[in-house]
Amino acid sequence: MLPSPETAEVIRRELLDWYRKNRRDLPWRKNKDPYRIWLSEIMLQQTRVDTVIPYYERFMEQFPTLEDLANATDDQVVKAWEGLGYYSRARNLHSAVKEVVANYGGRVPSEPETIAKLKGIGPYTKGAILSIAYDKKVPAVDGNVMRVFSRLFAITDDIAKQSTRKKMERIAEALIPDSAPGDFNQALMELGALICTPGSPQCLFCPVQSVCHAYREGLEHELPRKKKQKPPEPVDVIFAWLICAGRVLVEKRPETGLLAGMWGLPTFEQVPGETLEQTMENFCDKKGVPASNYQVKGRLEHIFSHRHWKVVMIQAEVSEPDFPLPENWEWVKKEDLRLRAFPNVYRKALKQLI
DNA sequence: CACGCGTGGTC
DNA sequence: TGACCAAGCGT
Repeated sequence: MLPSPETAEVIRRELLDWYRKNRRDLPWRKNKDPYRIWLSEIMLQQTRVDTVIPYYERFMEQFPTLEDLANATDDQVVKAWEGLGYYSRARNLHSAVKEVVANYGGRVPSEPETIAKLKGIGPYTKGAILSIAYDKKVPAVDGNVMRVFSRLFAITDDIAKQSTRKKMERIAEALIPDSAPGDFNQALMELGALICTPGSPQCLFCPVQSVCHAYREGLEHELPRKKKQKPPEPVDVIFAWLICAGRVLVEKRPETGLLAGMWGLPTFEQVPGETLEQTMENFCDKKGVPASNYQVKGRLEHIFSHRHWKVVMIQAEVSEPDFPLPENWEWVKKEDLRLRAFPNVYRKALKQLI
């Protein structure tokens, strides 16, 4: 199952040589500051390099050191993450950074067991930080590496499974060289990003083509095997645009679930069998909002990973602005809306409404 | 283990 | 153009 010592040596040599000639010049590769590496790894989770770069630059400018981030407010951190998605990453990172300052003297832990306790650091991120920042021989098996290994060794296991990642980690441990664990882990990922891509792998330019089982068998397009994900479930949703004298009502979403803790417009599902106006009116009644002049202001669709919101935006005028506000609701001046951290679905809505 | 969790790019 | 994807983690 594990590669032979000869194969392992070929992979090490060819991959490191290829990486040193072809590595991209990315902002988080300027030095080995563990904080810089850490931030990049969190931002890069399920997110493309090109998307991350501007966020990374701005974030580092705003919070240049781990201490700066630890001293920031939640609102500042989430605002800096606005539009990047998977917002629990920002909250977990902030919480973990504060813990590093409080409990580890501001030094990012270099022991696997210690760093793994930090929020938002799982098996992959642990290996990435330890190998890249501290040159520890720890596997960093992400989607790239699983794709590369699937093809190199013709592994047909479903890469969505936890057990498959563990198998890959055992292979990685057998391959990582003593001399340059960080470069080797990055070389594997870089190969997956630039050559051993999902759709049309560039096998003719691959530095490890000679030992690739999938290439030899012509299986590179069949691997890796992965279970299909379900399509997002459609949901009819209403955004309430509740206005009064240049101000609008916003709602802080629940701390768990979709867009947890983010600001948004008051949001609720349309009740089947009711008209839009009925559902809107019942919602306002339930919340105690004295609203009138209901009016459909527009529609939009937004697809999350597991939900497909079909949104109708309904405006109503609030006649008595001093009514008791529901929990987690606030009045905001329209020109101040941009100061809040809204996820993209609400930014799309606001663009239409303002 | 299976699922929830965002967004934008790609073909 | 809609499915698939991109440096995963928490529960």
